[in-house]
Amino acid sequence: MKSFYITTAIDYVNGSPHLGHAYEKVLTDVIARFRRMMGDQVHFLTGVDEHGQKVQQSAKKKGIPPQQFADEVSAEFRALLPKLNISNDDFIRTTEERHKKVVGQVLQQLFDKGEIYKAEYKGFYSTRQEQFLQEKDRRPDGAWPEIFGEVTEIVETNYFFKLKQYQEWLVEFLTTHEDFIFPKYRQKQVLEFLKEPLNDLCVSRPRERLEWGIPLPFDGAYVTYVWFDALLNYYSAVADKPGVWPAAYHVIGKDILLPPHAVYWPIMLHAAGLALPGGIIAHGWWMTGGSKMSKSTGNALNPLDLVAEFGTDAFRYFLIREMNVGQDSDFTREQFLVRYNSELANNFGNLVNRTLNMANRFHGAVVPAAEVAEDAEKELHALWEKTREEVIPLCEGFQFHTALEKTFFFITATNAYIEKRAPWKLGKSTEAHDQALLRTSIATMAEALRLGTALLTAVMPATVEKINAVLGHSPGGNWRDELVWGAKLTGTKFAEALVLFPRPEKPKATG
RNA sequence: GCCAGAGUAGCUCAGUGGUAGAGCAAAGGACUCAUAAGCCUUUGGUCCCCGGUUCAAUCCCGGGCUCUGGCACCA
Repeated sequence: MKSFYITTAIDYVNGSPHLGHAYEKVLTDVIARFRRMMGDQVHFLTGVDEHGQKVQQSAKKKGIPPQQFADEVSAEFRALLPKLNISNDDFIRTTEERHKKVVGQVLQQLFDKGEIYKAEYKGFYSTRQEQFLQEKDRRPDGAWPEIFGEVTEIVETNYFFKLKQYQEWLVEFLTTHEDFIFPKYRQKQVLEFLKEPLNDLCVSRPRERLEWGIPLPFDGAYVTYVWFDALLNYYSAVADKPGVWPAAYHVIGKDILLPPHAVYWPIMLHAAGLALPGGIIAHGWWMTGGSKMSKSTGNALNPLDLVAEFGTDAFRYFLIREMNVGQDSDFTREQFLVRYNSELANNFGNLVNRTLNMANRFHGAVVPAAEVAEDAEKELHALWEKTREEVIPLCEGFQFHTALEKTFFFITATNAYIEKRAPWKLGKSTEAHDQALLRTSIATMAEALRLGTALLTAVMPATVEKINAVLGHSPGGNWRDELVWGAKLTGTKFAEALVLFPRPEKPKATG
């Protein structure tokens, strides 16, 4: 069985989760569920980043220890997962012993190999903001903005990782691994970036400036800073699990692709003698009215509010259907309602309900066997074969939005098939051929519904489970077998009715 | 400034060197199993602009305009 290890980025616990966090979890979960269905041995990791200056500062502001602050915010992120029906196998916090231990080991190993050295760093430092400033922080006239207060040039001794010497190696690696970064054009962006010389990476902060971090094993006066802490979670979480590393994919937001995931991370792994991941998936952002959704703008659309109002699966469906992985998309309540009403409620939910109803009304709720295959049936069979052959490669290539579109095209065609056969008319006829057609049409619509539903499993797992329950169907362990048009439902007994996606109340005129 | 992506129907987006496509929205129709759902039909487009290559360009090439994103120690 093929091992498939997939991760999300770890979320920084300096703010509450918003739509962007939710999306990344859902996207990764859909990939994880899809790979499980394809038979892979999946290990799915997510977690939180709890160290760093901002956590330390926020904790101080609230007058509580940083660990307590991290505990509180982490709990929020963790609580999000079951609400989104995320099937992660593990959840890592960078303050856990298992993580700190591995970070220490890797740092020590690189230090022993001479990959990390001590040097002086000279720069402009803002005491008020407790940070070094960059040239780009200057105002056009060369002065430092007011918020930095007094700025002085100071010299600080720190530890540096020899990033620069691996630049050529990384270019070579990316050139020979064209599919390392998805979408592809991002890989070009990285290679473009690598045309400029790299600097070595500062990996430490003196303890008097930053207490809240993992101490350097070879110098207790320092803690390691950001990337050697955060990025290594992917490895530290599975370091003691043989056969899991390397990761198949890291799913991240496009904002942390360059340079951390596309430059620091491959070089860190290479220098430490660890295998590189199969790839990096950089997804886009949810926008609202043309601006990025963030803490400040995103509060109007709390993902959990939509989950509470419309259900987890409708929310997951929208995120996956609307977003082309890698690109940005707009999120508005109006768009959500359009997809919810027209696709989930009218097209799909209604098909479930009417199928159950017709089986009940015209055949005692028991699914008959199909008896004839005329053009109407043959066309639907052919469309199914086509749909299945298209959807699987699309999912393998992370084109889930198109996969859902194709799936819904098949569901629409099933609705059209029903109209063509009109069982409610056949039911009034006593002719033998009409009766055979009636039984065939019920069997056909039931089988089509079962198959279309099976294609939605990764995106709407709970809904699929509910539908299978009312169809009296227990899917076998092999998903590919479930996708074969056959007679799996013949003889099963349907439940009476099921309204999956109730239409929302009309908004009140006063708003 | 440099690099990358994008510009196609009212909206969101597919797409191919040879008569422009889907979904939603809009209009009409026949039906009634169903969540006033579904189905059928129709309306709707200088394919950003200007040149070039070609028998033929929305697609290829050049130039321009507009929008978006990236440009390192910031999590």
